[in-house]
Amino acid sequence: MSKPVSAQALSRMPVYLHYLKALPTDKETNISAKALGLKLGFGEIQVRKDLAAVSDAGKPKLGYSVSELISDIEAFLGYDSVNDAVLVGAGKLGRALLSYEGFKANGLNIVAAFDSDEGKCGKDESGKQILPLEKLENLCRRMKIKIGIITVPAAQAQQVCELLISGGVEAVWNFAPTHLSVPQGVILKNENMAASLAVLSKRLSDKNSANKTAQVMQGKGDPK
Amino acid sequence: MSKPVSAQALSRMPVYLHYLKALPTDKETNISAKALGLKLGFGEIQVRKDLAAVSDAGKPKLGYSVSELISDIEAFLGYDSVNDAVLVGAGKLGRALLSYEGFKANGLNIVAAFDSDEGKCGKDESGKQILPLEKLENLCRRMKIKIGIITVPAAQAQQVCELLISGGVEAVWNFAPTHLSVPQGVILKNENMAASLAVLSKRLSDKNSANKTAQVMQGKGDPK
DNA sequence: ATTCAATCGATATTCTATTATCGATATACC
DNA sequence: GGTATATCGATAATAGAATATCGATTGAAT
Ligand SMILES: NC(=O)c1ccc[n+]([C@@H]2O[C@H](COP(=O)([O-])OP(=O)(O)OC[C@H]3O[C@@H](n4cnc5c(N)ncnc54)[C@H](O)[C@@H]3O)[C@@H](O)[C@H]2O)c1
Ligand SMILES: NC(=O)c1ccc[n+]([C@@H]2O[C@H](COP(=O)([O-])OP(=O)(O)OC[C@H]3O[C@@H](n4cnc5c(N)ncnc54)[C@H](O)[C@@H]3O)[C@@H](O)[C@H]2O)c1
Repeated sequence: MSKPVSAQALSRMPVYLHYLKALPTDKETNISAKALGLKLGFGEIQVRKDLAAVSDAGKPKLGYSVSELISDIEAFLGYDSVNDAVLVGAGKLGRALLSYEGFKANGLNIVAAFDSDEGKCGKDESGKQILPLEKLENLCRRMKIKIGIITVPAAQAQQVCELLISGGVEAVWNFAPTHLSVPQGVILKNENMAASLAVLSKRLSDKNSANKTAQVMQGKGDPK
Repeated sequence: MSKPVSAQALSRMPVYLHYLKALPTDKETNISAKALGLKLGFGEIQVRKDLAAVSDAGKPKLGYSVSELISDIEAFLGYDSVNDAVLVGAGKLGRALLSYEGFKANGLNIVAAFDSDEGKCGKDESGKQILPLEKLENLCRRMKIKIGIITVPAAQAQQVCELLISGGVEAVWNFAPTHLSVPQGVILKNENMAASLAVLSKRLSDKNSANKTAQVMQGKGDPK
């Protein structure tokens, strides 16, 4: 177990995990790579390879034990122990993330939010604290917070990032559409919605312009 | 121009675009691949390759003409003509997206939202309409909407997706943490926050367990 | 006009990820 | 118990992406 895993295989792990956890417990206790791939839109070989890297719950003829697979993936991702995080920027996106229950399933617990606007401070709808920015550094240190989530406007993101790091944060999840520079050793993950949109938009325009020219050349041949 | 572009190069295009557009217009009118890469955290060769695929605004010794580059990237991404979209699920995340001004810069215009909860219908803070679900299909057809954004709970996502498609939508941007199946020809892009989190969380736990063992073996050698 | 330095773009190489092949293994059926 | 079949896991082949190399081009300096 724990062979090298590509970044993309890693990204697929939560997809497997989410699907497996949603499976009815009374039904089959095993599932095959083929069946999983079919449901999730991956090839069966890819599924096998991905799973082989994190688990040995697979048995020939039987497939994988669902429950073993779940705990293996969780252990691999580190979701068995909860990660505490803080969020900075309690605006529209920030508050949506703050109150999102789904992160629990990914081992993430947002303990509090911070905002420079005093008017936004107090309790959130979901019952989480929104605190003034001044308290950030101290709280992070005290609670040994390792993850910071940035949902402030792009212009403020770099300074907020530095503040988090000076509070001891080691990993930053950035939703602002800007490049952040972080010192060596700090992990940075950008959530880049514009990138997704670009892919979507390009594929769409390619498809539509292809239609125009391809009207005639028909018959692309469907898979299988 | 318009040579083959990898999916990942495509994802970087909005990053270049955003940075270039934020550049002060009075300053230098040209920029080199090296300078761009430094600012955005990419290698200079990658920058050159990416840009070569969509533009010929590069001149030896001078670098790229910023303004030409902007319009070339915009044209390539199809951002010169605006894409209309609808959003389904005016919950916390949905409303954050609905009122987000930043999508304009990516050529996306969300014309309206839909929700099955009549209580949520009416005008949004940002002035956009939230309409009952029944009106979706008709409005999409009438306005020839090509893009649908899904921000409903996972359990409802598939049925909403089918509704969008029956309204003529050709591309779906899905924020629900579930796999959607779409007919051939319909474009599907999942915005998978759990995947990002998995990468972040894994890197963090790798780093921390590495620290424990590596206390001694020091000296990784920093880049250059 | 000639040379120099910067920088691009094309091609080649290396690295990474996906997909295919094939032998091994566990169950079910006879 | 022996055989057939589904399915896994390891290894090999292919495809795709990032990076390095190098000649070509441009403007500036002499
Ligand atoms: N809303 C979206 O759907 C969406 C989508 C993609 C990206 N984003 C990005 O996410 C970020 C937040 O977007 P939003 O729509 O929530 O904006 P918003 O204006 O609603 O929220 C920003 C919040 O940050 C706070 N803030 C500003 N400077 C701060 C500082 N220095 N320290 C702490 N808090 C500070 C503001 O008081 C405000 O509450 C932006 O960078 C935006 O580009 C938003
Ligand atoms: N909130 C977040 O930060 C976040 C982060 C990642 C993913 N997501 C995903 O985004 C989706 C929405 O999350 P949310 O926090 O906004 O939830 P939410 O409960 O606030 O909003 C969901 C909305 O969808 C509406 N809805 C339900 N069924 C519908 C249907 N059949 N047709 C139309 N509308 C319907 C509800 O009335 C509600 O307004 C969920 O799938 C969630 O997992 C949310």
